[in-house]
Amino acid sequence: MKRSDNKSHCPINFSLETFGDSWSLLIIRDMVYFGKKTYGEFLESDEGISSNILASRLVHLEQRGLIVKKPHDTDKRKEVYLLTEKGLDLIPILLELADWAAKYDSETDAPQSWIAAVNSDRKSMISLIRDTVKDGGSVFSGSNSVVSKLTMT
Amino acid sequence: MKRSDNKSHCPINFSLETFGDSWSLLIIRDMVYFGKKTYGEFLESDEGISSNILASRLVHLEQRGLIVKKPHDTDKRKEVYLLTEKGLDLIPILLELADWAAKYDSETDAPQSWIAAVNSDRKSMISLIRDTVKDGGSVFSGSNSVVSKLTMT
DNA sequence: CTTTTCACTTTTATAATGCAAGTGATATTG
DNA sequence: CAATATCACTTGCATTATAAAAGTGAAAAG
Repeated sequence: MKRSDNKSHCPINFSLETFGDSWSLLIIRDMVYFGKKTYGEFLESDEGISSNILASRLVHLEQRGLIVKKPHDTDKRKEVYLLTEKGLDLIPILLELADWAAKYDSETDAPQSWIAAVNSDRKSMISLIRDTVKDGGSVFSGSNSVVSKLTMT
Repeated sequence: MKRSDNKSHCPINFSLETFGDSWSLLIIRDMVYFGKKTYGEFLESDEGISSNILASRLVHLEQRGLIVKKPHDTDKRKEVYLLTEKGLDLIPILLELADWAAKYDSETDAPQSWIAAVNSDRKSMISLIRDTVKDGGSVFSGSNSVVSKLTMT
């Protein structure tokens, strides 16, 4: 991954160059859906990202302004990664990707009730997710999750 | 790119494995936005895809059922690639990617009037694009384009 | 004080990509 | 109708990215 490819200013290409590699969106997914915030948490994902790749992607996402890195409040070994406004604006893209996959992957992990909830009131769902994530929560994990607010599984 | 990774059945991951590599979505973009249909047309894109990579991506997209390959009506050297229903269902994703990039790339090629049109009436715009592409047209190119239907530049 | 945990880095093997140059079939041109 | 150009690929090779494993230094835990 080169730092400044800039093959074109086509908006699709711009998005792909910014966060469209195999791993970047999975990191964003972990933040939005599962509330992950630290290097160690990202490493544990089912897809099995290597530590060197994870490190390079976090640098890349930070350079592009999608995430910010902050020292952990109490544990000085840890770093906390958080989404910026620019990163939070990827939520609609994640929802579309999930919607498409839920439709075409017969073995999808996506809960149908969740997909239905998003499709029934997309705009307000986006802002609910946004606010929740901004507040340190996530879609599925933790006490402060979107699904717990909606009382669904 | 391995044929069957299947690292997980997370819907985001499924989408990324199906069409989320650097080039696949650019091919789909060329079909939806510019009405490209042949190998030679895909090769001409600004981003400069290599011929071997293009060939492998077309095979991949066809195997996953996003596109179909047909012999050209009159020229027997040519093959025509068309989007399936499954491929057409990527249109909402393209729109979101473009919307995000239009917001954050100061030098974007995306016409603001187009972005505004999509955002003002998303649902009907999606079906208009869908119908147009199904009919052999595209968003920007050709006489049968979405923008000519909307009479905007 | 010793051992873990944490966020990375380094090393090395393997796989993907990019580039240039084919190839065989069909179409076009003189 | 023979020569040339076009088309959709394929092949070979150099370069780059990725994956896996082990290592590093600082801070926390026991």
